Amino acid sequence: MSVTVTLPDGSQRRFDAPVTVAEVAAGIGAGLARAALAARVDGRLVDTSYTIAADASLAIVTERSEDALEVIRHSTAHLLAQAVKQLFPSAQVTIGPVIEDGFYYDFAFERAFTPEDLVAIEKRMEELASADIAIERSVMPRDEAVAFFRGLGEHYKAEIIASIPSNEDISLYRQGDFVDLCRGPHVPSTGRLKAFRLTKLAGAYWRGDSRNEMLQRVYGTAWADRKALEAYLRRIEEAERRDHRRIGKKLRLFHTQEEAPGMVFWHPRGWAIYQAVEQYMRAKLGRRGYHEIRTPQVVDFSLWQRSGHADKFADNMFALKSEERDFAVKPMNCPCHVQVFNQGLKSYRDLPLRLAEFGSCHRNEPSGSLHGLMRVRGFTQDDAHIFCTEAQIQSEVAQFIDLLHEVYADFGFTDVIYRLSTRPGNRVGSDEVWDKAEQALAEALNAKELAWELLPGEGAFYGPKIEFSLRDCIGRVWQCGTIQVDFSMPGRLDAEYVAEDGSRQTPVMLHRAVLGSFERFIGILIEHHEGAFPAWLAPAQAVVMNITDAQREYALKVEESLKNKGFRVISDLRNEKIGFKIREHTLDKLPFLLVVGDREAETATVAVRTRRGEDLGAMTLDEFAAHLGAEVDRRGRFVMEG
RNA sequence: GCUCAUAUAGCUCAGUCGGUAGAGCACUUCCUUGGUAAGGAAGAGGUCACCGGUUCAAAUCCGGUUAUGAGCUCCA
Repeated sequence: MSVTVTLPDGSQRRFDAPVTVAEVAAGIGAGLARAALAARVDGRLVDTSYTIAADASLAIVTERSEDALEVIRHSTAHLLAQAVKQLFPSAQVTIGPVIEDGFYYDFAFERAFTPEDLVAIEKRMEELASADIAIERSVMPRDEAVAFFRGLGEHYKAEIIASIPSNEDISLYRQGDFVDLCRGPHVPSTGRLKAFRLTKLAGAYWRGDSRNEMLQRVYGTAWADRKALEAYLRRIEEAERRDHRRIGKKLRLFHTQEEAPGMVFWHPRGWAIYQAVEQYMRAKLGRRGYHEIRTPQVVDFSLWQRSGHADKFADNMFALKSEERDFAVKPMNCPCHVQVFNQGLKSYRDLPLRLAEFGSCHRNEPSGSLHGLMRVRGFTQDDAHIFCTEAQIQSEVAQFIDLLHEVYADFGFTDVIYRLSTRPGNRVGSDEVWDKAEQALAEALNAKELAWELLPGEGAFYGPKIEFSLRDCIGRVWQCGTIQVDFSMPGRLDAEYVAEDGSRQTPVMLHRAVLGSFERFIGILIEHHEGAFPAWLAPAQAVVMNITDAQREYALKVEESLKNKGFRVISDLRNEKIGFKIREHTLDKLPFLLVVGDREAETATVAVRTRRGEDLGAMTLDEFAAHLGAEVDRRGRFVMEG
């Protein structure tokens, strides 16, 4: 029986009998045979030992292929497992998948691994890689495989295999003394693994369930070559340099302390940024037909019971007892917004009604999940609820997406990721209503010709939602905005309006946020800009520095004059050398440094320097104000004009 | 909440074998009035996170608590 293999360039090769990928590669060239890590046969990723038995398309995977990293990382995970089994024979293997930038492997072991263990494991991995051990695939019936791993004392592995349908064969990979269950494919031998590093240790629950025992997880990264590994390690360092907690401390933006875990103490400079963001959002919302409101922080527990939140989230709410009455600090704004809607009988003419609140919320998040500004217990949402009819959903969603784009672009984010989550198994509302809502969301996205991802079953029990994530300048993705359709809460909390025909109807409620929470969004901004905020957001936009006491009065005049024009300006009149002051304010990342000496005082100018060290020369106050005004542009004018 | 680690001056961090605490920067005072990334001198500053234990003696060893960090779980 002959086999025809079609290569990516369209050329074909005929073989008289079934051939392995490795044999085909060797037939093409010795170099390719050496470089082959794996292959795609008819689109399926396979080992180089795979036998092609029928006509097929073939693409050899080498280090340069897109598929290479997947295979390399997977094989490196196995190398890790082999090293651990050699060093700690009583450790049991479980799973070792590939993740973004690397892999991990979970082991069941009687104690936690230590950093010293990690070093030893990595060293053993290097040795195993240098030994260039062949990696061989074999197949076994499922039940035989279960018995085989039980016999090895690998009970977790046996459990995993036992959950695979019994009629399926199991593929095993052997490298020297180590055998693991695996779908594959793998590199042909351990010598092909040249650039890896173990990165961290952590606990992780067996099967991801917090009721199960905790396993020891070892994380690692692996790349095609040393250069790529080093580039990755530099990227990690870059992210660490941008850490908002570090920068927040260095630039004196905010702090947290033990007495208020997960809550933020905003300092003047951080609060100035916060205010700039809030005032910008306030102006935006005002122009988009929203009405800003403010609702109470502490609300009787019964409201949370009626809204349904108490059932699910009681443990995560801050409860207060006062004069025998039970209250909760509000964990979300929506039930309160319904109370505002419910005051006075509403007409269909009032819809859509858009109620916005920079709503301060408190949730008692699990202690282990707190993280700087990114995950806090006290936070403020740029929240709003749109009360509308079913027919209005699509246009409201479309308008919201426009708003969100404008806002993200103004903050410097142009790469937005869209995800539509649809009905989960457990839900309220008829299928007919869900059909309409999901369709409305999808059509709103399609009308804007946006590429979006569908997450079936990921919607909330009360309605479908779109989630908006943005990508920062080093490629990290942050979920920020959301718009959610809610068929449940308006009815539960007795919201209604009078329709055209005089009947009472329940409105649909859209929950939406652009930034998500101010705290988190500012955390993202800090990391995105590495603390060097654009002028419209910078805590202080310019600093006036005198050279000697002789220009003290003039410097103060400059400060006052620019402040009167609406800019955030400070002055530094300390008895320090100008070089020292420039250094300090440059490190503080102030956008503009204004030096005033005798020359400037005499000519009524300022000498302008940027935080990047550019010398813009002497300018009159009006010239500088125009320059700064251009930097601040319309985004900042929202802030200044309200 | 779970696993592991960490907690020393305002900040960043040293502190060996258990013997009574140190640097740089910042701060205060004085000198210096200097033109684009650190002028000089002196001084002050610590219940070594908190509670308990072991010991003649604890920053150091042990237990607990709290917070923080890395993951896991969760996230209306």
